[in-house]
Amino acid sequence: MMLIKQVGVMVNILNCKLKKHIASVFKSEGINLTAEQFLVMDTLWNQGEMTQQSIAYLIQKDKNSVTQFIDNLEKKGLVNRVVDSSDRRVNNIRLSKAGMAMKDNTKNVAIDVLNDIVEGISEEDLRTFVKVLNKACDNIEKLKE
Amino acid sequence: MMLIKQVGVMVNILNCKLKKHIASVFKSEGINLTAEQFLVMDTLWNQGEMTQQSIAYLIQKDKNSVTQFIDNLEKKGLVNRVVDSSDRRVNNIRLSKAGMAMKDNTKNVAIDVLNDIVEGISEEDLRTFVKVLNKACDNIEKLKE
DNA sequence: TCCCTATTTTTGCATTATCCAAACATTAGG
DNA sequence: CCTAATGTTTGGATAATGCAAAAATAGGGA
Repeated sequence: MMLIKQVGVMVNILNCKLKKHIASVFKSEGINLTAEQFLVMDTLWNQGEMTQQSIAYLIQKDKNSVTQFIDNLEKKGLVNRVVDSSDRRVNNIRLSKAGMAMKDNTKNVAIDVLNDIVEGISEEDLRTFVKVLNKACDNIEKLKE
Repeated sequence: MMLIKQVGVMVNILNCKLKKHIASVFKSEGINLTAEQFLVMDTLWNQGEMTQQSIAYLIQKDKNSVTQFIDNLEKKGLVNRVVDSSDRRVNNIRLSKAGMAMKDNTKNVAIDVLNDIVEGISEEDLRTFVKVLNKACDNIEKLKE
């Protein structure tokens, strides 16, 4: 019961601290991305060109948010919207040269940040942690139905 | 390595889903509070009257954010700012009658929501989960120094 | 071909959270 | 007293998110 309450509070707190910390490290490394923009870029680096909808699904944000993320990434010259040749409603989001160029460094910085943050946590606990994160998300999804 | 990346992504996703879900349940229960406003109210319900600074520390937000939270709660008539009698710089934040009145119902709704969300997760895993949340927060704090 | 509906994305508008820096009022120490 | 420190507010900015309506296009009948 005390434990349960911790969950709500601490997830909120960790998320804020995490975002703030990543923003600060990115800034000092000259990487101009918010946490959410990084999620999009990381998805594109891993999966290649894809539609806004697929991005929205993968990072679990709504379409309006993704539109804004892509707007901002496009302004920064990191991605381009390319109209799909077979369905002109669809935008394929493609990494620009600049977007590709920052991949390795940014990924390394992100991994380093996360490694620092999980310092001193056993692999087993980390595995449990991620398992619980996923389960909780699933539960919320099911509650919507 | 794959595991580590999950941490960053999933904490972000869970936090968003959690906030959204709580907002939706609160709305359908006629409770007019955002997740952050609830954190403040819950702190006041548990600890009684306290300064903005103590609230900021307990919910780990910065003072500007807390000023805004209190502004909004005051507009809703749930709390009052009471100037401290021994140090006039300090605002003591005091629950109003309306703020007290919603305590039991709101706490019950929040507990129910969280219980639904951790459905099917063992107490042991939950304990590990909270432990990791705390450790990760501590690590971030230490990285600042 | 034309119409209706569904799909993908954008737009406009609103709220909220968060940050920074500067201002303000008040207190406390030399 | 004067100065530095403290607790809070303000103004100005960016970002994430939500909702509803609009725009563009696709696809399936009639």
